[in-house]
Formats: sequence, C-alpha cells, structure tokens
Amino acid sequence: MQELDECDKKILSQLQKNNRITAEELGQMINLSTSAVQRRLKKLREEKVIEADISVISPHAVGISITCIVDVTLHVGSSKVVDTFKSLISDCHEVTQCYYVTGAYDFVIIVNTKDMKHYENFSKKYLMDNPDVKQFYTHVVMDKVKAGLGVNI
Amino acid sequence: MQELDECDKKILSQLQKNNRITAEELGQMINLSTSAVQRRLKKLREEKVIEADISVISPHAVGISITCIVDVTLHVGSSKVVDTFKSLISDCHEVTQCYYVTGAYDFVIIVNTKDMKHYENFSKKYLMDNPDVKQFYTHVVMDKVKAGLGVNI
DNA sequence: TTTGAAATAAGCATTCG
DNA sequence: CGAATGCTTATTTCAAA
Repeated sequence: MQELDECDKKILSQLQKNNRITAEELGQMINLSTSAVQRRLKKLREEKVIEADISVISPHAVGISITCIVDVTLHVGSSKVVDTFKSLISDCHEVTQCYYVTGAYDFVIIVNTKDMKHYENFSKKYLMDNPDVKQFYTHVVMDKVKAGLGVNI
Repeated sequence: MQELDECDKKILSQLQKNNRITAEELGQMINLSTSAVQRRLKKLREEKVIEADISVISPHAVGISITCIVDVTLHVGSSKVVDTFKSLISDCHEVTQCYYVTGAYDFVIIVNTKDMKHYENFSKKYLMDNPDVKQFYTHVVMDKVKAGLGVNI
C-alpha cells in the first residue's frame, strides 16, 4: 500500500467513529464524489488498512459488570513458556485484550466477567493454578475513562 | 431494555466480529426472517445495546508503531485531582484507552505514538510536567496478543 | 401486538465517457 | 475522475395470525 493521502486519512478518521456513514456523506465532508469515496473504501478494505468493521456492544447490556486489568509475571525459563501463555490466553473468552510488555512484569491482560465470583473462577483457573505464572496483581476498573480502539490519524 | 434472548445474543456475537453482514445472512444463520432481524437490529441500536459501529484501522498503516501501557499514580489530595486528570487524558489523542483502577496505582493508560521520540514528548507533556502525577511506569508493548473490544456473549 | 412478505427507497458496484 | 446505470440491501407498509 502506498502512502495515504489527506482524503484517505479523513475517511479513516470518520470511519473509526462511525462506519455506517454513507459514501455520499463522506464525499460531502471531504469534497469528493461518491464514486471516488467508494473506490477508496474498497481499496482501504482490500489492503487491510481497514482491518475490520465491527459493532461495539455494551458490556452492561450483556451482563458484564466487572472489568479487571491484571499484571502477570511468568517464570520465564524459556520462550516456550511465553508462547504457551499467549495461546492459553488467546483462547480465553473472558480476556478481551492481552499485551506482552517490557518492564516490571510480562503481560497485561484485560478481563471481563459477569461479577467478582466469575473473576475469581477465572483467576483460579488461568493464573493461580497455572505453574508458569510466578505472580499476578489484579486491578479492578472503577471507571472506563476512555475505551476505544481508534488511533490518532 | 428487557432481557436479550438467544437470537439477540447470536446477532450481537456476529456483529462484534463483522457489522457489514447483511440482515438476510444473519437471518439464515439464526433461522429468522430478514424483517425480524432488521427489527431487532433497529431496537438494539436505539437502546444502545449496540453502542457504536466502527471500523478498526491498522495502526501500522497510519504510521503508529509504538504502543505503551503506562501505570500512573497521582498525588491524590482530592477528587478534583482525579477528575482533572480524567479530562486531560480524555482530550489527548495519543491515549486510546484510560482506566481508573483500584490497587497499587490509580490509572492505566494505553498510548499510541509514531515512534519513541513522540512517546517521549507525550510523557513529558502529560506526565513528567504534570504536578498532579506522583509517578508513572511505562511498559512498551512487544506483542499485541489480543486487542479487541468484544465481550463474551 | 407481533410476524413475514411485498413495495418503496436508499445505497453500492460497475461501466462508460 | 465523475456521472449514469443496474443491482443489492434497507426501510416502510400492510395484511394475516
């Protein structure tokens, strides 16, 4: 993919807030014909500049009321330990985000559960009873000040 | 909003993976007429069970190559300090996520920047030179193992 | 009142100048 | 690149359960 021009950036900036906007509306905003916008949209999706188009579901509405951020340190003897943990967490539905990071601990994971009881179950199964986990520290989220995926375009 | 039934949940589960799917396709999946699906979609959007419909943009494609997770501790003298920090961060484009949490520190923020130089500028402006910030610790993300917003439906 | 199907409108993909 | 076309999808309406 070649460089994105200003129009592409404006389109992307809009889409990451609302992807149900029509090509016509987009065109009016950035002074481009509907066709031109459609061509760009097609290309941006084909080239995976737009990685996905999704709906954001209210966690509360589906019974999710607890979000925890957990700092995890592993007994890192080999890279296999890290890979095993990655794949374990990838398959865990309660975990919506997982980052392998530098610094005082190895992973930061964000866990969504129905209530504290369910979080307890999760932490037992995936953290306490996991011999590769050296230690972990749980932060309960009191306020999601900001919680998007958008990037600064 | 009353209880979501199984059909609603299946619809939501699909939409949070792909919201460009047609009502007809959704209907075939869950054995419902196109009209029925449309009615549910309309309601789910009206009642904000579907909070938003967005495109996910490739950070790499728009020149974002560094993601950092920062643990922030404030000099908490009053709730005003907390609120001020929340609003400061809300207006900061580099920060895509911000959580106010319990535990060893007060906030976890996720920061996206072009490169380390830009991260340094960010941290100077918003953290080092901010008298309300007692201390902060930066983790550089080496691998985004999982990075969605989806919830376990 | 709720459902599915038909009619209408709107948006998208494609072709052409 | 932009206008015009046909095609797909969404919205609205209506009749029946």
